[in-house]
Amino acid sequence: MASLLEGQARPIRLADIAKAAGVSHGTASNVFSRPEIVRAEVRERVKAVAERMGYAGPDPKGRLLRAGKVNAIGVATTEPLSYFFDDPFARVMMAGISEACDATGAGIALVSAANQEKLAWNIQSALVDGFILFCIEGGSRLVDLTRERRLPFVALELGFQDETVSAIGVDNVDGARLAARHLAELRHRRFAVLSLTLGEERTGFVTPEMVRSAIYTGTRDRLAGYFEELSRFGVDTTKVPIYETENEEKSTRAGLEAIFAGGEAPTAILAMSDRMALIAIDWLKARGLDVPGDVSIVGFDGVPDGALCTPPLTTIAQPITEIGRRAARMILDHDGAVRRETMGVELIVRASTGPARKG
Amino acid sequence: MASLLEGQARPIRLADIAKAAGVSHGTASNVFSRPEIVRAEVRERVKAVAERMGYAGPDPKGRLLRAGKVNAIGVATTEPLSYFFDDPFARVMMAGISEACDATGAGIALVSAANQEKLAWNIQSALVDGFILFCIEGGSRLVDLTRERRLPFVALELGFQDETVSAIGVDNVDGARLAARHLAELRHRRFAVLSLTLGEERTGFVTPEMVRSAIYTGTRDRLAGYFEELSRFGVDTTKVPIYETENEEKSTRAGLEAIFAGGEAPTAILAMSDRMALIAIDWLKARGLDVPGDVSIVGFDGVPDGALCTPPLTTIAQPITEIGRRAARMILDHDGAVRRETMGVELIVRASTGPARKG
DNA sequence: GCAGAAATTTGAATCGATCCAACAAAAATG
DNA sequence: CATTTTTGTTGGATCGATTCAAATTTCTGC
Repeated sequence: MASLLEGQARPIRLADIAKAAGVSHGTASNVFSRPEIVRAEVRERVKAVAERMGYAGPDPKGRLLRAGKVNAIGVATTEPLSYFFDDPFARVMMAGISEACDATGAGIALVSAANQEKLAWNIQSALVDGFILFCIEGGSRLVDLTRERRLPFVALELGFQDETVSAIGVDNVDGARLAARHLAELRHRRFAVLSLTLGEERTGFVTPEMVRSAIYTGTRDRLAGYFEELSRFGVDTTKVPIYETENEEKSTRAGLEAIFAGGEAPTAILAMSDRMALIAIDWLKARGLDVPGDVSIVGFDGVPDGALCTPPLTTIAQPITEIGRRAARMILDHDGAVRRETMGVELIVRASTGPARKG
Repeated sequence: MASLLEGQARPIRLADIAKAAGVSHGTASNVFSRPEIVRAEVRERVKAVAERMGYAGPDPKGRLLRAGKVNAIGVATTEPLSYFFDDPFARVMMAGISEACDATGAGIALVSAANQEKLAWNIQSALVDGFILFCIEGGSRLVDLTRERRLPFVALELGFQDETVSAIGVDNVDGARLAARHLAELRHRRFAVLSLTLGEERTGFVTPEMVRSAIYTGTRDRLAGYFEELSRFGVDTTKVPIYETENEEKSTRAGLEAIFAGGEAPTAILAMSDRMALIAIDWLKARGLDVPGDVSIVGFDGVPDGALCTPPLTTIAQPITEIGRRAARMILDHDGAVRRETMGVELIVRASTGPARKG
């Protein structure tokens, strides 16, 4: 069966079937896409011919051009593809996106690339109806590249102010305040901040000057929230060290070294991501310091891993899954409008924070 | 700028640019895809026109039809999309696939669907150059559906014998033997098996009769491996209960209830997946039984979670990442041949197994 | 048996690009 | 200056389908 003409160079097209069955393209097409409108007899004949010739069914490549819609949404990042499966934050976000896509039967195309050139090409040539952008580092380049495609897109974790771009983010100022207040109420007075990047690709201590000129307003807002609240509790925020990392192992550990090398060690750490917080817990434990006995830590994000580590992490939880769902829906039912949503966050108190030691 | 004609209904096509710039569509095309062969002056003029009219660049939909290649590989499963981000096994596999795709700049399209109809449609209309199939339950339907597309595809974890289908699997018999030998050498004599599905969607105890008629030879091979080795150690395998689960929480717990409801409780459990093994550890601990003091457990798969739980899981590790890499490469450098690869597995001894208690 | 309505079928147009043989213009050669 | 070579440009053909107005066939009711 189905093998009479197999092995030939050119794959069989719908037109071949039409000719072989003695019907027009139009009818042949209808047999596959709207079988109910073609007479049963003809339908069966065409189907039989298709079967006999080994026709694979209408090629989506052709159909796509006509239909215009791919029925898939692209998720892009500047990280390697494995980021989507490794990073806890990304995974929860993808779960939310998946949910929305499953509900409508849409597919997901993962877009990324090692280098800038390839990224540009991959974004230009991605077969999708719209993009969801994971704006980590290099987020603005990603946004620029995507804008060129003139397809709907949503930026996640948007770190810069550009009101012309649809985005879903969280209330960074409020989240930071909650974290700072929690620690201040536990009577902590000596703080350190593990910060996300402010703009350029650099790591190290940050001066107030640099904070003012920060490109990523997300980072700046969290800093502002922390300090505003600490001030309310009478903490001299000019003495709080801020160390900017790349949100990964190496620079975070370097930051901790630097922070604890100074004279007065902090009793509380404000980390702008759970990732850094988790690394910090590990680093402190390895150094013989007790968490939260010696040092309390509050993270930011609310990834599942935070609940499983020892001690479980106190953190500012973002509604990650919900953000993913909304982002996907924004693309799926896109109406041309630019939308900017800010989601609320929540303090989740676990065991990585405790009262400041007397002294 | 770039907004002169914005807001119009029809998006700008390459032909519009060509006309506006006073060149042929062939030249206009070259400006974008092979800029080096067009005279600088013309090139700049066309680019300027494109910019002015807000042209988004050559539409991949059109390009695709001509080029024929999508440069993306589809990964399909019958589970919901979130499976790719939730399941530890799938995640490690995806990391391997990602690696291979990153290396060649290919994209990944995730294909799945809640119901059968939609699955069929999604596979038929996926814009990919080939498929990698996660053959969990319902794997054969997935294979049949995919075969219709007449695109290259590889089945992973292939559970049934079909020599016409490319597949990558592991040496199930050998893995099962290793697991059984390890426990037998620890002087265990009373066993129970938590089995993956044999074919139909059912759960419950399995009779030797059912094993013989199993559709999934993967499951059957593991069973064969377990029993062959246990027999060598003088264990009466007819007395070893086999409980078939759906590899998830509910049926696994039901299986454990059933197994431990019997007269003589086993001192060792052979689980055909780490997932079941992990659930078993949890169930046993909740029941006040010590692992490995009262009951030893060996899993199968070698997912990272197994190393992190308490106690860390002894297991048969598959080279999951490598399988993913190879599968992706099989599609990426497809040459028309059917390939079937069997990878070796490895016993990883951790703390979930210990010597059998005297008595 | 026939007009008019309903159901099918047809085939040209379209979707948005790339490819390539043929042609034109410019540059190099004799 | 005529001829070859090089370099650029053109426009028709093609990729593989769907759509839709018009043409044709089949069905109804009388």
